[in-house]
Amino acid sequence: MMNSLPECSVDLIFADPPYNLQLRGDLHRPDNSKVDAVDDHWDQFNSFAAYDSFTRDWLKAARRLLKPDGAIWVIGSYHNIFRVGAALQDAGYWILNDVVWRKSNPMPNFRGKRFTNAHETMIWASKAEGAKYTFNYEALKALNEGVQMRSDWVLPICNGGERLKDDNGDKAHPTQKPQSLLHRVIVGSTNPGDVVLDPFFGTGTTGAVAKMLGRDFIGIEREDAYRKVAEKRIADIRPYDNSALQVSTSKRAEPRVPFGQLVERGMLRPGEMLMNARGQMAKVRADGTLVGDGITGSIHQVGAKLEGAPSCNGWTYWHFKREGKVVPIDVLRQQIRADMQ
Amino acid sequence: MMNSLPECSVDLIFADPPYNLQLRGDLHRPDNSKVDAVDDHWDQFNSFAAYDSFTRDWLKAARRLLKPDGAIWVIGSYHNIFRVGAALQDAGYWILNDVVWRKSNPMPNFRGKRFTNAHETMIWASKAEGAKYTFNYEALKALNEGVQMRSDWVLPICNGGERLKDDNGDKAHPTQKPQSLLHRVIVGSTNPGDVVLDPFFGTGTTGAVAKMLGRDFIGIEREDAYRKVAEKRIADIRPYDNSALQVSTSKRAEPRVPFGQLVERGMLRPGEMLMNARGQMAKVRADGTLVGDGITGSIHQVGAKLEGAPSCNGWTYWHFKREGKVVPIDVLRQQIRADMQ
DNA sequence: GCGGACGTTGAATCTCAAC
DNA sequence: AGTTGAGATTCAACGTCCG
Repeated sequence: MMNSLPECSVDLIFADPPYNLQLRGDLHRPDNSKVDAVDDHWDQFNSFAAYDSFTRDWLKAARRLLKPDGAIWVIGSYHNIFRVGAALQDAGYWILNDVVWRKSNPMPNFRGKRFTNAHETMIWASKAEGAKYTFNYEALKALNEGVQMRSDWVLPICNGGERLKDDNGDKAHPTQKPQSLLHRVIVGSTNPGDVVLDPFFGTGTTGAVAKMLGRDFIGIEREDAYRKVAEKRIADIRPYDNSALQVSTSKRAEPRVPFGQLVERGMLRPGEMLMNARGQMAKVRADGTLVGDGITGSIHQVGAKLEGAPSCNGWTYWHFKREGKVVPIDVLRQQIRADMQ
Repeated sequence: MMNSLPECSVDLIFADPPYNLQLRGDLHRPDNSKVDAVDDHWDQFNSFAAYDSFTRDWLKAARRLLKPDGAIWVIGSYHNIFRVGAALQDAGYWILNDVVWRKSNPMPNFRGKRFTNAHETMIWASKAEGAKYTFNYEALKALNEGVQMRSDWVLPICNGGERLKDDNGDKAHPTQKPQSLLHRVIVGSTNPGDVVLDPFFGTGTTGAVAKMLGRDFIGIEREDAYRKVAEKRIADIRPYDNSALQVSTSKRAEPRVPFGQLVERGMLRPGEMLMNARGQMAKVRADGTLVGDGITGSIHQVGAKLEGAPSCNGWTYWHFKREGKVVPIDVLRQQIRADMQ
């Protein structure tokens, strides 16, 4: 299926492949109830070599489908994630982060023989070293109460009303992922209108969240039963309003304003003096360069020289006087940007 | 060196191999200061293939040294851990858990281009599928406020007084690990008298903690400078009293607070004496239990026994001495809570 | 002696458009 | 494909200094 799609056509791939759990026999809880394990035929592989071969095949197909600036997320556990990670690197992907999903309510280890398996690992990778990729830094920072999002995410597992059930009331899929996880992945690494591919679609969590968030999606799923559940589920989803999909953006995304425009527009007069926090002065020239202390150049260059620093943001470094108050020149840039809208 | 040691002779291997970081160029903080990167020659490999070859060699040598019931821990980051994990599985080791060290104070991502790299991954594996291994379940549970220890551990990075400095006041090793991490590994997967091998000894954190905890150790380190620091460091270590090394082996009531973390973090030494308001004393043990007046148990249990009361808040009941002052242990809990936010 | 201000630092694969 | 230059970008823990 993947090989029948056009190359360089998707912005994001989210993949939740079989984990190759290699479970032996049944597991019972201390109260003697039996644990409903993942023993489906699609999780059976004869050897690590067979699993590796499967992994390398789909990763190769996935990479062909990715746009040059696209990215992939893969989720797994210790059973498979090391093989997946090595295969990703070998296929030419460039790992950007590994992210730990720390489950707030994991299943305990009933026998007391190991640690509670309380997390799963996701790998986030771009198509190649040096490739561009989408990262909505400010939006994720906003999701995290104003501090930079970390590589460990604390989220509950999927249960309650979100957990899809079949006609018998049993869970429709053994490893349904929480929507909160996909929400963070999709908000963080796509923009509205982007195309998201999930090659192990299952009951369609990726598609459901993509649709809610105004992203297009492609889902591939081999099992009829899962596909039917996914189709019904996604048909019931109503996308959020367009206005709700706008997220915080970084300053980098804002239009560039040359300092010279401030002079051209008469916001600063040639000959006017700017000052830094230490009270050092520089004179504005008609072409938008500064002169101060025998140094000539852009607002950034003169600031960097004065500080002996490798670089300097002149917009926040330099100040001017208006009605007795000292104001950073960045407020003038804000005015121009407001005018431009 | 490893191949010169007798086979099947060590109980535990802790390995902190080079991560193969592949850094390009310098990185500056927003305040223009330069990040002191890990650019040491020992972390340079020409390719993934070279790193894999190195990894498979030492993992093979390590497996020969392990007793049949021994275990290995390896720590790494996304740069190398997937290759290490796959090589472990290919070499015949059997992964028991992957454990995430969630750093309470990681270095941020200064350019806002990725997630804060806030964790490292450890892999815990036995020598082969079905092999026995040591797991002090109750001791770890006691260290974790009476609930089963999870696969994610929140611990601070190594800094402050614990961080070893050279004669210039610079850090003696760029990647020194915190003792709290080794404390948990060694208490959890060895018994007193066991032999611990660290084939990438560095400045000897593994040896220091092993010695404190009454385990024997072997350290291998190529760099003279690190070895010298390690030798001096370990010579200054005083092992805890034998009685403090006894850990819980039977079920007991659950304490409501993680007193054991005070020991792991070195805020209280195993063997240190606590006192109540009447001047009665109790000794702290390595797993966070107390022993005093013939009574053993949690801080709450021992307090309750001494008072003949049905219950007791050990946090306010017990006190310790610092610089001549008697302070309730609750102040240490406050510090940890502040760290964990 | 205490508290607040300020400076330093930690395993980091850390920019990007225009020329 | 390489170079240039604008200009965007950090969190928690410690240690020191000063009032």
